Amino acid sequence: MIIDYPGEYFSVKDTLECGQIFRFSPCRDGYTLVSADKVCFLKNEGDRVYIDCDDPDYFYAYFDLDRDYKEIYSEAVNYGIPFLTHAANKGKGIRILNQNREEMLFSFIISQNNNIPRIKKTIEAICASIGDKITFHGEEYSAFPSAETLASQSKEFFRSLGAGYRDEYLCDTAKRVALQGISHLDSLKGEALKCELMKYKGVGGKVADCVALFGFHDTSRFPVDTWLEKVYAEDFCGTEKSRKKMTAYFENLFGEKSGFIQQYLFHAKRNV
DNA sequence: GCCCAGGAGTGCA
DNA sequence: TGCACTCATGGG
Repeated sequence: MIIDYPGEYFSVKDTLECGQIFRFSPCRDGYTLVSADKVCFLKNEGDRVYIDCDDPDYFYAYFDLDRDYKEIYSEAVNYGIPFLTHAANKGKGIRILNQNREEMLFSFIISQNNNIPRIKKTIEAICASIGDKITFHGEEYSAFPSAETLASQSKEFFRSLGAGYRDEYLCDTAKRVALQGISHLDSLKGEALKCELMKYKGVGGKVADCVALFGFHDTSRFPVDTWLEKVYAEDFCGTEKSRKKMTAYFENLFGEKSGFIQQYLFHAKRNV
């Protein structure tokens, strides 16, 4: 099944390479992508996007195809902030993905004080090692492991695959999720959701914001990492020093559009 | 060899 | 509350 969608506000490359997803790789003239236990191939061609998959309903929601991103782009530009306007123009094809919640939780625990190539490598190694095998168009892929499967691994297992000192965070969180699930978070939003997420070991403010934004689609979150610290100081003339206060500043400024605008800014700053 | 990366936990004032 | 320190590791 192929989803055919307008490409003006959907850049496959920018959407995948802006740090919200780690399980994708270039393939022919596009990318293959794995989310939880599902695979798709997608590409821009002309002014269209084509998504080839076995579960179109899942990926329709996953790529947020019901949302009007032209409106988000326009609102970003209307702030009249020079760097934001520049960033929105560069990244107007970025979409916020609706990703699997558990996968986001474990992935962003690995992301702390780490770089994207190594995050991808570690996650891929874990999936290849203990994820269920899935087949798509004759090729084999590995699903993201269940919390139960993750919980049955030792600290040494995660460390040997490159997780470093985050090994115990993964073990601890996996055991909790395997025991309790995360459905008790489904109805939460905003500060309440963030607060609950921060109860997992290895999840601080920034990781909680990423999980809330990319896993729960809570677009009122504005994750501040090292790149957004630079944006804050260099492009918004900010004077606060703590990430907590920077986050509060941005979320107060951008409200429910925080998550989208954060991705524009992250993408622009990271690509010099 | 040094600095950095989608930071967080801990201890101490 | 607010610092300083520490954590593992590959890339540039």
